[in-house]
Amino acid sequence: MKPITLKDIAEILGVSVTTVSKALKDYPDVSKKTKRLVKETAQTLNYKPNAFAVNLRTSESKTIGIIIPEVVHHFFSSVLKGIIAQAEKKGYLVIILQSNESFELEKKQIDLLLSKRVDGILISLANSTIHFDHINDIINSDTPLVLFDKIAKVVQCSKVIINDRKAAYTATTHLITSGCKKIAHFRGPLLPQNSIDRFLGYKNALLDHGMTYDPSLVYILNDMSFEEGVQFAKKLLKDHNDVDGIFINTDLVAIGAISEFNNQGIDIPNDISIVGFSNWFMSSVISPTLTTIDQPGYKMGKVAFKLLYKEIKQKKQKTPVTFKTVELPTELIIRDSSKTTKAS
Amino acid sequence: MKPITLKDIAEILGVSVTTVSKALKDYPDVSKKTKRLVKETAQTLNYKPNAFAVNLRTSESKTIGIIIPEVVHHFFSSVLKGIIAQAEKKGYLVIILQSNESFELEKKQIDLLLSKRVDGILISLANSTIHFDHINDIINSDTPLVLFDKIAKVVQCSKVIINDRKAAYTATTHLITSGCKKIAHFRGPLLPQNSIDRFLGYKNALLDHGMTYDPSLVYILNDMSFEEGVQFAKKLLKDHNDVDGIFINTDLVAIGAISEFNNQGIDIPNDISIVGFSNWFMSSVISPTLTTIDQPGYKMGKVAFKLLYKEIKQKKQKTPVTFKTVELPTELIIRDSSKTTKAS
DNA sequence: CGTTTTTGCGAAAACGTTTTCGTTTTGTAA
DNA sequence: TTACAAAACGAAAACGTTTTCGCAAAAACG
Repeated sequence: MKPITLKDIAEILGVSVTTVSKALKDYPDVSKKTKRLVKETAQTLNYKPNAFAVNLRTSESKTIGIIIPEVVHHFFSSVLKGIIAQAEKKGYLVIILQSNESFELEKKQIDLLLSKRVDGILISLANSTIHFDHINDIINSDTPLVLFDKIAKVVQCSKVIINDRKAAYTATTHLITSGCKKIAHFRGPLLPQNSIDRFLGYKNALLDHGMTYDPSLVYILNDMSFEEGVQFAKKLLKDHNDVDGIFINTDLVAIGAISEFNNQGIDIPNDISIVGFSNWFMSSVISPTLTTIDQPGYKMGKVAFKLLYKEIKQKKQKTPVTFKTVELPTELIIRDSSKTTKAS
Repeated sequence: MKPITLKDIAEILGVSVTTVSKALKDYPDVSKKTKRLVKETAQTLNYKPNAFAVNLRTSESKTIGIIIPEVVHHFFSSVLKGIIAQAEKKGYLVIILQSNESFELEKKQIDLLLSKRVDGILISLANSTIHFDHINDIINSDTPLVLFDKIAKVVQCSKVIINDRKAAYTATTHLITSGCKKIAHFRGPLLPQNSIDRFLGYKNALLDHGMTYDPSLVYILNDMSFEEGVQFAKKLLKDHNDVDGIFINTDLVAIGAISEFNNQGIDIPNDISIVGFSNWFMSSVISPTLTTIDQPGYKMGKVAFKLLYKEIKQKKQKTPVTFKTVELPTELIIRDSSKTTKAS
């Protein structure tokens, strides 16, 4: 009942373990006849190399780790899917961990992955991550690392991102050109770069189009939930009931806001236009359907793995590792929550 | 730059590797003084045991594998989250693979996991899985296995499920008691047990309440997508324009149907009541909100891991493994897509 | 002080593979 | 035949840990 080992095959065939190993890996110094013999018996005995031994000997596990803030999340699960798909093609398995947006957990997860000696690590940082010692631990341990989506510019490694500022600029400009005169912004927490960049895109779009930037129209949310969308929609109506457009940091919040506006009998997009961010599937099926920025999660996952794979290979060949930052294009998806043409 | 090993510590302290190893694991035959010394130097040198060597020696990897049909899916990602959370508590890492509902892929994934020698495997079967040789391979390889949600009754292992038949019965009964007279059913493919059980629950509810079961009211879908929801809603209206209730196999399809009914100006729930299945988050935010059956994904993940963990432990202690099937309770969530009281 | 028990430590095997390097065998040419 | 090159194979070390078992020194006992 014990699993077959090289030794078993060797004893059966009356050759050495060395020869069996070499035969299976097509070394040139094994005769065709023995190769055939070895391969045949390996086949019939259903020999599977002991991964533990191979790992130890080659000091690689053909496994990578990924840390994301949240698994139950359309964007992140799409990225995850992209990573898995690409990793599988190259014979890599993927260990998944989630940080729950917690800095402390993120640290622990990284420790875990490093102690498991994964061949590489992919991370989308938690919102609460402001120090990067634990990230640098990865780099110092000589483990290839790629950051995606929520990155830290200051960390020296490959990254794959979207241009949040540009996308937000496009979204806000869309509101402006479709006739909105007073545009609010629901933004994320102060820390992560994404929130900052999206906010800046919003602000620049206003200024570039000769509109005044009014800080009181910018609302800072915390957990970016559906409930917060509802709550801040209410608040906005109380503070500024003449707002006719909102650019919202993420679709989930936008959907909360839409829900509240619907309840209050406010006409979207005629009273208020709304643009979200991310293009969750949900956004295409609510009513009205949500204009948003498509964020290519699946592709981001694929690209992130490709970068990581390149680094893993470079490390193995002891060629110098080159860092690269890939910026993926986003797209404005115009739906029913915003007006398509200039209204007067 | 090489990672610290036991040998390094041993040489520094002038003791043997054996003693170092024992000291770190608190063996009783090491003096308190040496233990302290060893632990201190291990600490300062930031010693991390080489996982590959430990794996080989102990022949366990503290890693489990999970195969689900689809990662970007509210229910499955919830299960995944539950598994990860529970696994982490016990010091296990999780390798994630997805079958894309393909039998062939499922086979390959299992092969992969077995050759990586994971300590246990969790699977929710693909819809297209009808033979179970590959599943039995797992059992024969003596790897603990737990099936969840989409299971095969014929496979001898632990399982965690919901009572699909009962839940469907409850859902359909709700439609009946709220006054629906002609109730259709959008069901899933013929194969998976879930589809069958939900269909049977629907049928039994009808019969038990003195209604006639009309096979032409049962529609068999394939990929259970939003688009199919739209498409079959159209079809239903053509075939039976006097239907006043539908029990739909899954929320996503229900949302597609709702979208189509909304477009056609059909009043939900007054013209047609709809009950879905799964309680995706989305269902609580569309309009009208969807009455559905809550399927406890997160909890299912937790329970599934707990069962697996028990088996892993039993295997290690060479006590006989006991199989168990846990049935998780579901709940009818009444929202706006169905009438709450009997209408006349 | 001699004997037994306890305490502390280490040598060595084992896990299964990969790879280097040396050795044997075969084949070829003189 | 000898000499030499090429082809085929194997011994052994290495990866780093865990654990069994034996042995010495120290402590306890009479």
